[in-house]
Amino acid sequence: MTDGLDPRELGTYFALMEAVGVLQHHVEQQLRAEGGISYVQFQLLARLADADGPLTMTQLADGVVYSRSGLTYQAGLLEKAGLITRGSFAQDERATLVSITDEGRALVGQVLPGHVQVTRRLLFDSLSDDDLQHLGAIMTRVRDHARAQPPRSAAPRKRRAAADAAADAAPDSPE
Amino acid sequence: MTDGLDPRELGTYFALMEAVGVLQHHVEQQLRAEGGISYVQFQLLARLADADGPLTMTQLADGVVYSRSGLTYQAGLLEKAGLITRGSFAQDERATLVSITDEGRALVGQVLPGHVQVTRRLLFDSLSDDDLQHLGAIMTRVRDHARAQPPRSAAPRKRRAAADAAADAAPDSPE
DNA sequence: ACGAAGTGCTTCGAATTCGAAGCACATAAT
DNA sequence: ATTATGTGCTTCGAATTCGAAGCACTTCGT
Repeated sequence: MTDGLDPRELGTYFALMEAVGVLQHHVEQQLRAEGGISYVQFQLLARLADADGPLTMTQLADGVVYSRSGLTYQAGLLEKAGLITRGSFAQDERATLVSITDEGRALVGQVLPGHVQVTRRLLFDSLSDDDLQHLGAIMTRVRDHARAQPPRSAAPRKRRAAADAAADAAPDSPE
Repeated sequence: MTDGLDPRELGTYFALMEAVGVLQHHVEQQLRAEGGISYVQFQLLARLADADGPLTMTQLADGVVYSRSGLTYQAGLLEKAGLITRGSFAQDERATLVSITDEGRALVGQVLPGHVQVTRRLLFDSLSDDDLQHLGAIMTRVRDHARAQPPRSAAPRKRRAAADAAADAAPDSPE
């Protein structure tokens, strides 16, 4: 079953993925309950609040969503909620400049203490000072390395998905 | 802006979340391309392949999806694709026992080498032996601690607070 | 034995995600 | 200048997620 990953690697991998999953889920709950926003929306607002001025859609999306359309969707929601504004960029008419509104800043401020509390309770409370140092160094390295990797398009011969083939063979579709 | 998290904590937190996000995205691409399955589906199949016998839906869901309905949906897809089977459990007629089929095992075997390759390229190649040790220890601790925290959706159903039950008994009570 | 409460799973609707295709503007090549 | 190619964003459809509500069976309390 492990086929190339020794048990230590396998355990580390699964623990990492699941720990982040649980953390994300808890964070999501807190943000929804206290601010009515998702984690993605929080990230976008936080980025804008941290930035010095407006950002383009692409800059804003970077590292938060993995499709452009996803950002368009979220920006639409945030704009409708009055948390951001979208304007054009004189230097490049294609681009859209996104700014955070005072309401947006206020919401971030309202939600942040609870957010910090959750991350503290679920993540930092389990970490010694040394752990924190190490984890920060490791994950920064991993992130930077992973982001530099090619977007994985060199997929070998694309086999037909098993689920699709089976769906054809089984005409008793529920919808 | 940081309001309770020092910059080191903040940087670690963001690096962690984003690194896992990127890793997950790459893994998803590989699994979709080489096996036609999602990461969630792979996790479910891997769990079943690792287990000694069939698992109940709840056991299978644990740590993979955060809602029971999510598992029902995925189990439906996997069953239709012939990768798992669902049967009843004589000891408890409510429960559903899920088993992996030979096809399911074959698919896991087909997909695993590429999966290992991606995790190696994106994660383990950036880690020294010491890093791996540390990361494993840290994330195992964080995961176990986080999983023990209250709001877990795949966990036992939320118990009604005594106050709620009392409100039911006296429906004309003011709020 | 009987009803209340709990547990396991499914159904349903709403929200969110992505990728592909499309549109508008920008830049490069000739 | 004109055309080709590239870039930024949006629209669209399909897939997947969750939570609430519901159904069926089980267990508990009396």
